[in-house]
Amino acid sequence: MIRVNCTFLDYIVKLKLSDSNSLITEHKAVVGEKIITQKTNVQSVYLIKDGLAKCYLTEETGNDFIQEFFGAGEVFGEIELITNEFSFCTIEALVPTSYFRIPKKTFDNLIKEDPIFNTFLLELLASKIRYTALRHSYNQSHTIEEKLRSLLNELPDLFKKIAKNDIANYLGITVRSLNRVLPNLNTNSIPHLGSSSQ
Amino acid sequence: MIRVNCTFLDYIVKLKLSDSNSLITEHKAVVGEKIITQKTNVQSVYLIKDGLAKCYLTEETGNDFIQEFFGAGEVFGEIELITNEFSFCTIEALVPTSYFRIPKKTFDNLIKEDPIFNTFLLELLASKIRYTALRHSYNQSHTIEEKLRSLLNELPDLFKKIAKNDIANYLGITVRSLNRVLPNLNTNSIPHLGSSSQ
DNA sequence: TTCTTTGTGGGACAAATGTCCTTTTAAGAT
DNA sequence: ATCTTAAAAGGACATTTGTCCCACAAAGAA
Repeated sequence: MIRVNCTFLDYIVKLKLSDSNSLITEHKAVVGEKIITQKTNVQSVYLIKDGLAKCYLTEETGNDFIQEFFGAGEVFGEIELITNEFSFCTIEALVPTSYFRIPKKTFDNLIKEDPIFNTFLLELLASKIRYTALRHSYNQSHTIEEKLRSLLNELPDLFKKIAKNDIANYLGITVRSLNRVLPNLNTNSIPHLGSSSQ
Repeated sequence: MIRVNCTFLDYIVKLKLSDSNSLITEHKAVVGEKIITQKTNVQSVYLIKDGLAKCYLTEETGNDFIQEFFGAGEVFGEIELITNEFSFCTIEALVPTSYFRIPKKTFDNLIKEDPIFNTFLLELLASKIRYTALRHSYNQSHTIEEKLRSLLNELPDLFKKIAKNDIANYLGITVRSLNRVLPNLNTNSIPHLGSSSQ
């Protein structure tokens, strides 16, 4: 649920070191800051260096649907640059987050001139598709309780890292529904939420 | 909901014409035939020339979740070749369908040697991500009735082209739930399902 | 024809989930 | 310290959706 891509991050760090013109720049986002805003123009590709951000779509109904959580090495903005359309999601820092910015021209150039970068990009896109398909399929045919167990299995300190509202928006449910199933999970793996500590 | 990609299809047809070694081959699938089967190895990229297929994942619960319907020009198998993993979905013909097959080696070669093909591939992957994100977000925050209206708006003869069970599996609901909302839609745009014709 | 079989539609009930609202707690701001 | 705001927890009820089952009609087999 928190996507990372360390090998790609390493590669970009290396690129930046040999980038005498400083085309790849580093920035910081404070908590709540939006690095990309839905329905706006995107000029660059971004890459999380360190921190955590949520990638979400806001529907006209006002509901937010969290597509994914991004950790170190995750890339965004590339879809918009490739399809040449406005951003379809918002990227917002959940903790103080540092990230790299690669201008469109540099990005286009890397695709053309750097086969390793191109391969990374293809792998990254393909992996996003695969991961998303598996996740949504799983979400469709499992109960909230099963989905939560699976999240906790992947990220035991889920509730320490991510606010309940965000977890609910990631699962496409309400916080009320989330709270309702939590007691059923107490029997195992959530010591800090166990009934004894309440 | 039925994805097509005509410019890419044209490009592949052109490629095939200049392909003296016949590396790109054409095939036919009968109704119900599986062109790719979930959890098996994939050796080639495929491309629908003509027809209609469903792309779905089967969960351990036995439920099928239809990811997308593929029409002319839609590509599949590319994710598996790029990520080098088993197929995560099944592609099954819903009508007699003809398709092209591009062997892995040819595919890899095109990526390296043909920048136009590479650009097509990037656009196609980016577009799949964008489309899927928008669809799942929409699905999470709208009622069955709204989702159905939106499908009918996009494809007025939905019920003529696609079995109810498949529509339900595409929306992640049961046929019972689908039937339940159908009467509410009669007031507009579904002449062939109107109460007068029953 | 008569008998299956299959697909379709829907009734009745159960289960899951959302809505609304209240209370409590925690965190931040001044 | 006090006030304000945001997050968390959960009760009560409404709504949505699923499950189970039955009735009916169409299609095919003998």
